[in-house]
Amino acid sequence: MGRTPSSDKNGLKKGPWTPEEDQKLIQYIQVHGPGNWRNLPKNAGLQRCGKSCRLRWTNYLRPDIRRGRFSFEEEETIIQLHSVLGNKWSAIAARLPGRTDNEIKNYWNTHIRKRLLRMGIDPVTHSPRLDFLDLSSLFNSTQLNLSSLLGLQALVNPEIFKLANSLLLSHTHENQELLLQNQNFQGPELLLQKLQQNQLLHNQSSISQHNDQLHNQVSEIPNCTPQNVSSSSSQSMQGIMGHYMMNNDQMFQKNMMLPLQNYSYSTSDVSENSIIQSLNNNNNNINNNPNSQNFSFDTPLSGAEEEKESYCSNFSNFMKFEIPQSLNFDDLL
DNA sequence: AAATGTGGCAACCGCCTGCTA
DNA sequence: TTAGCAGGCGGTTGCCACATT
Repeated sequence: MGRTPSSDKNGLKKGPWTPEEDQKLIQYIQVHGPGNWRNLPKNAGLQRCGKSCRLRWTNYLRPDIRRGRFSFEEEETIIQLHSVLGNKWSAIAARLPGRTDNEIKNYWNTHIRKRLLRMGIDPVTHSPRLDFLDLSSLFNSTQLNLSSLLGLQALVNPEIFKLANSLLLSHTHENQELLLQNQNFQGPELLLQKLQQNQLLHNQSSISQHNDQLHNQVSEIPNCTPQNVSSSSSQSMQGIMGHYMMNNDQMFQKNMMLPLQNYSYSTSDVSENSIIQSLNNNNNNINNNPNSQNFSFDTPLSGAEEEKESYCSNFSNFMKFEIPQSLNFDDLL
């Protein structure tokens, strides 16, 4: 592992540590303690810079380091802490006894981050990625006015949402892969409910009128014929883009609905205090809100992949924000 | 069996912060 | 006030091991 052994301009060795070097460092620290890292290599008889010694000790040789796979609880804790702290690996590591910041950082980048991306979650903001929907390509490739489609005006119809969503998602292979991973989602009813709650749904005549307009707009889209646009909820699953429809509803629900209530903060523009307050509130809301169950995933336990199962379960808990008892967020501040 | 691709991770790099004189 | 230094930190690199073609 690591790098080819080499020396810098001062003759100090770089690259992977040998067992002999490790032994020298361990023995020295056992006797003298870490102390001054700059003088340590000379005193310990090592041709290394102090920084290299410190990293080797803190990331690998320290006796209290816990090695091996991350447990589910650790993984869950990392995700939750990262949603609060961001890339503060040392702060996260401080809450995971025996784990180093470097190890957590590596684990995040190689495992968790990729999983979140596959699920359409932005690992930085922990919010669903709108770019995942490839909105820009739709703007460029069609004449649809998405600002009106996506809830910014009164003429909002779930059918239109579905159409837009289907068009958006049908473009990218990545999306198709992701959609296939999530087979257990319900239809657009939740979205419909939310729209109704927000009084975005107006009278049926205006909806019908909008459908007609949309019908004409869709006819201008390559590979999409007007007859593919369904006009009733009962037909929606057999609408445009064939078999993607159901999956797209699932994806849309996940991307657009999940974050809004229970996951609406950003680590970049909100103070940690308010974030933590938000966490606590969200936790309460989930317990009290009868709709909150819609915001967690029913894990499709096919038994195929342990990792997948672990992640789905983890993700479910992640979205529920069940804070482990052992976590005291007051300590984070 | 060989070539190529990918994942995992130890180690390095460079910037930042806090301390001290 | 500021310059120098040590340590801390997050991002990145590069190698090895394993998987795939």
